[in-house]
Amino acid sequence: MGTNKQRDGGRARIEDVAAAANVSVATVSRALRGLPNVAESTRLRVAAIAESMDYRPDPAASRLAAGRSRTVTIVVPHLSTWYFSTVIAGAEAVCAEAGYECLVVGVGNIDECNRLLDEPFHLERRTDGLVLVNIPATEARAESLGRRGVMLSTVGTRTPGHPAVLIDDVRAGRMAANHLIGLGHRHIGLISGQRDDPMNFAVPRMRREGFRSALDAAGLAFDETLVQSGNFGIDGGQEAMGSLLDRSDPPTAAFAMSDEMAFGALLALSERGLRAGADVSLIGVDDHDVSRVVGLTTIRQRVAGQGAAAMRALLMRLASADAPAIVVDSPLELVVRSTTPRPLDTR
Amino acid sequence: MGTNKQRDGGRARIEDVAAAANVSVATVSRALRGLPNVAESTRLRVAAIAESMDYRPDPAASRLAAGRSRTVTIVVPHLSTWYFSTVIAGAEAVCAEAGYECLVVGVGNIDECNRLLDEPFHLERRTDGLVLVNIPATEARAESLGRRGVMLSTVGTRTPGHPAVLIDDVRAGRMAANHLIGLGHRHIGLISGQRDDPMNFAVPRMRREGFRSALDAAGLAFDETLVQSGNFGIDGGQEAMGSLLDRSDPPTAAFAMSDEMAFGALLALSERGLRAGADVSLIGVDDHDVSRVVGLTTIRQRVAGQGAAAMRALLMRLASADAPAIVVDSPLELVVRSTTPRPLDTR
DNA sequence: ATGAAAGCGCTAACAT
DNA sequence: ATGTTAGCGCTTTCAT
Repeated sequence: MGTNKQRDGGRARIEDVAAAANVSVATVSRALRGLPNVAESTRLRVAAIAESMDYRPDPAASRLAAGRSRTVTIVVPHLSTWYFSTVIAGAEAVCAEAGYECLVVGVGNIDECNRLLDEPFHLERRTDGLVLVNIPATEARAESLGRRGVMLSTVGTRTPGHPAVLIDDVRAGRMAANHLIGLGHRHIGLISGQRDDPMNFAVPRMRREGFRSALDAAGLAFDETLVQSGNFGIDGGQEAMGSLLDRSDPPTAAFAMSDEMAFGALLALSERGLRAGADVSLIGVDDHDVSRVVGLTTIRQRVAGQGAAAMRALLMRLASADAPAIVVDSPLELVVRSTTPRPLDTR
Repeated sequence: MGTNKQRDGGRARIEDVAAAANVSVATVSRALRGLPNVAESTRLRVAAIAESMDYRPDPAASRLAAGRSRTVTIVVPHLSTWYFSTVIAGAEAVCAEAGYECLVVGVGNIDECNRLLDEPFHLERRTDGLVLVNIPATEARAESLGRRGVMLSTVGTRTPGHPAVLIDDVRAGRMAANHLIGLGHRHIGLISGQRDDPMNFAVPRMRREGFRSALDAAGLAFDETLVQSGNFGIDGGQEAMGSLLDRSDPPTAAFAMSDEMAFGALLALSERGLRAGADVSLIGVDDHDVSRVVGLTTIRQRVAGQGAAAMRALLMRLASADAPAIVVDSPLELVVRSTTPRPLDTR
C-alpha cells in the first residue's frame, strides 16, 4: 500500500494531500495556488481533498521555499493615538481580507525609525511590504528596500516612485483659515506641530502655508508671534493655546493642526475660565471620534480610508511589481460645530 | 581555498558565517542563540564575525526548522478603539523589546472570533502565542490551542490555567456608585454595556453587580428601569443617557461603564440643554486620554500596563512552558473631575 | 498536464 | 566543545 507517512496527531502536509489525491506534491502545490498547467478536473479534486483534510500550507515552509512571506508590516510613530490606530484599523481590514498577515511596529522616535529602514535585514524575507504612516522615507532608503524585495506604500508622506495616500495639507490649512476669516476673525492663532519634528515635519509646514495663504488672500497680515508649536497631542495643544491666551492681545480664534491639539486648546481655555466658541473660536483637523462630543469644528479627513487605500496599493504592487505607484489624494471636508459659531454682532 | 559559495548580492547565511569563523554551522547557531556548550572565546568570535557580516537568521528558515515562529498574535474586537489600541501599544512595546514579532488581528464579531479559535490551523506554526483582549476563550478552545502548541494569555477575560490580566470589575462598579452616593445622589442611572453582547458579556454584569452592591450597602433600592444598555462606544452612551433623561423622573447622576459611553452621555445632556456636573453628575471607567478635556470623573485603569503585563506573562510561558499562569489584578483609581462636583446644597 | 528532485536556511539529534 | 547530517514542508526548475 505504498508509503504511509501521514502523521496522526499533526496537521496534514502537502505530501498527505498528494498521496490522498494520487498526484505529486508539485501538482497539489500548483492546483491549490491556481497556477496554470493543471487540469481543471485535477484542480477540483485536489481542492476538495485538501479541504476535507483541512490542509493549510505551513507559512514558514512556503516562505522559505518561495522567498516571500505574505506578510506586510505597518509602521507607525505611536500605536495608541487615535489617528494611527484608525489608519491601522483600515489597513488591517484590507490585509486580512487579502489573506496577508499584518505585522505592526511602533517606532517611538526618528532614530528607531531610521534604524528600521536602514537595516532592511531586519525586514528582508520577513515582510513583503511596508506601509509607512507618517514616516518619512528618503528615496535612497526606499530604493535600498526595493533592491531587497520589500515593497513600499506610504500614508501622509510621499516617496517618488512609490504609492502614497495623502491629503492636501496646504488646502486643509487654507480651509480652516478661510472658515475663521469668513466668520469675521482678523486675529487668528496657529497651534502648530513642531516644525523641527523630524518625524513628519512636512505636515506642519504645509498646513501653515495654507493658513498663511488664506490670510494673504484676505488681505490679512501673518503674525509670526501668533504661531505656537507643540507636539501633536493634547499636551502640545494645551501649552500652545496657553501661550496664545496669555498674550496681552490674545487671538479671537485659533486653528489647531489636529483635533487632539484642539482638545488641549479647550483645556487651556477652560483653565482660564474661557469658553470655546463664546470667547475664542477654534477649529481642528481630523474629525476625531470625540470631536462631536466637544462640539469641535474641524476639517474632517477619512483616516481609516487612507489606511485601507495604502494597503490596497501595496497589495497591488505585491501582486505585480509593475502595478502603477498610485498617489491618492484623500478628501477633506469642513465640519462646522459649536466652537466656531456665527458671529453674534454680524448681519 | 575550500568551497566558496557565498553570494555577493544576497545576505549572509549561517553557512557564510561558519566559513568565515572556521567553525560549523551548528556552532554558529549555538553561539548566536546563547546555547550552552560553546567556548566563550568561540562565542565572541562568532558574534563579532556575524555582526561584521550583518548576518540575521532567516526567520522563515528558523521557524521551519525549530517549529516555533517567535511571533505572537494580539486579537482584539476593534482595532481603533481607545481602549484596544492602548492595550496593543502596551503589548507591542514588550513584544518588540523581547525580539518577538507582533501580529495583530481584529475580529469584528463573535463568529469571526470563534472561527479564529476553532480552527487553530490558521494559527498553528504561524504564531507561538495569542494575547486575547476581551475575547472570551472557553476552556475547550484554550485546550485545543494548547495541544497545537499555541500559548494563551488574556486581558479582560479569564480562562482557567492560562495567564490573565484583569481588573476587579465588581469593585469598579462599586467604586463608581459609592462616589456618587457619597455625593448625596439617591437616584442614579446606569449606562451599561449590552448584557447579551457575546463578546464580553461578563464585564457589564460584574460592573453592574458592584454598582448594585454599593446601592444595597447604602440602603438604596436598585431600580431596574434606571439601567439602560448600549454598545460600549459613544453612540451607545448617547442613546442610553437619552432614555434616562427622557424619563419623567430622570436620575440626578449616572454611571457609564466606559468613558466613551460617558462621552455619549455628555452629548445626550447637551442635546437637551443640560450640563454635566451642574444638572446631572456623571462618572465613567477608563480614564480615556480625552476624559480630562471634558472634565469627566472616572475610575482609571492602567490600560497600556495591562497589555504589557499580558504580553510579559505570555513570553514567560513561551520561554518555559511550566512558568506559572499568573493572574494579574490591575489597579483601579478614582479620578475626580468636574462632572461630579461636591453638592452645593450640602454642609 | 504531471512528476521527480533539488533546494530554501536553519535547528537539533547524534556523533566525536 | 565542536562537527555531521537529517530533516522542517514547501516551491520550482527541469524532465517527461
